[in-house]
Amino acid sequence: MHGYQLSRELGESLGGFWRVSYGSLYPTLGRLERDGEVETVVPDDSVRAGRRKHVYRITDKGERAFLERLQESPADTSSEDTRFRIRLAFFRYLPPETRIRLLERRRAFLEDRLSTFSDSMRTTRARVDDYTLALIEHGQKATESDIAWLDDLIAAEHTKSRGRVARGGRERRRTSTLRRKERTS
Amino acid sequence: MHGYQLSRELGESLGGFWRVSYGSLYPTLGRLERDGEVETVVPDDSVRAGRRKHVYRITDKGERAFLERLQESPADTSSEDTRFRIRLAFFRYLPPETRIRLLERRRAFLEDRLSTFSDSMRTTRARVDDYTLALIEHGQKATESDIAWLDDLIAAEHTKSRGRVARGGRERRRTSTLRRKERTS
DNA sequence: GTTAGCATGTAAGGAGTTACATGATTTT
DNA sequence: AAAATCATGTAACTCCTTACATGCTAAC
Repeated sequence: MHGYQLSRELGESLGGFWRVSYGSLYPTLGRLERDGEVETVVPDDSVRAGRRKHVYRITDKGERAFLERLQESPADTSSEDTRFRIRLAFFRYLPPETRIRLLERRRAFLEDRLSTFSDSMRTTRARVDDYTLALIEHGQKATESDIAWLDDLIAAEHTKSRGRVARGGRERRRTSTLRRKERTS
Repeated sequence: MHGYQLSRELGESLGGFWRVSYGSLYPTLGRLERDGEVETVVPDDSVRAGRRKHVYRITDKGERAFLERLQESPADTSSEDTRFRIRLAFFRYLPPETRIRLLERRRAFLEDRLSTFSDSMRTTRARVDDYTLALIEHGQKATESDIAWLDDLIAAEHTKSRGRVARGGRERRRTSTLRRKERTS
């Protein structure tokens, strides 16, 4: 695929959640090629003069790097929501166990956010105005809805695995167990 | 207030939605003082040597700039969600008409996002995998919930205004009217 | 008197955007 | 042949974060 095409298809498959800018895309493609993570499929020999489409293909090294990057969890908490969406859009390339691990990591993150809300309500209850209160309450509801959605995804993933594993002994965990409070501090 | 205190209280009143880093806060406070938007209340004459608390107060100029900035709508679409939350946390400083204008602008933005989802579903329906589908569907639901919440806030704002205005003629708009499809392209 | 938390700052640098500039191809 | 759109690239710049460095103040 070439850069322009990549930009459009990426935008589509993320349902408008994210769009890469060309000033970011092309330098990145250049870097990836320098690092041997992508390679040029059709070199410029087809047409000599001027600019031409650069069609890239991912290499084995690039594929390994891609799978690692999909699992990275950077400290940056502010971009976590978008990051998770991007991750999910590429979930089909991950093995089921890894998917479940990432879904549960996300779930723990949201539980943590929930308890942050509770803390806010407890410690600042009186001196918070109506707007901030509405903000926090709606944030709580939205986060709870996100968690319920994640639970669905996790359950679906378990169903798929179970179908494949038939009846392996270590499949005891139920959804209700996941709902427990054991947050990863 | 001084920087450190500002950082803590800001974090609280936003319910953990946003936190300013010191490497961003102190240079900004310095700039604001240079520009005459804040002024030092207690100059360093109370204690001579070393570092001391810098207590700032907002100036009239700063207050005007603040109110303008609260209404700014930059092109940057990715940070809009966080920006709106920050805006809302300071809503009490805005006049009711301005609040309603901002709430409706936000509503139009979310309606636009909704129709982006619909477009995604229509144009890419077949070649989208389960995860992307789940992503888009959940995004739709979450956005609809956000819009319903905004409608509540808008209605509450109208109720407040109505109470103050008593019975001025031009108060015909109902919530159902707001729900119509007329998006600001 | 020393640890923990309060308080302020700066230097380096990452990540990405905007605006600009160029040229190729397709459509009207 | 003009206009639109496809396609690539770069330079400047903005915004922010991390890591570091310093010193004050209260608590144990």
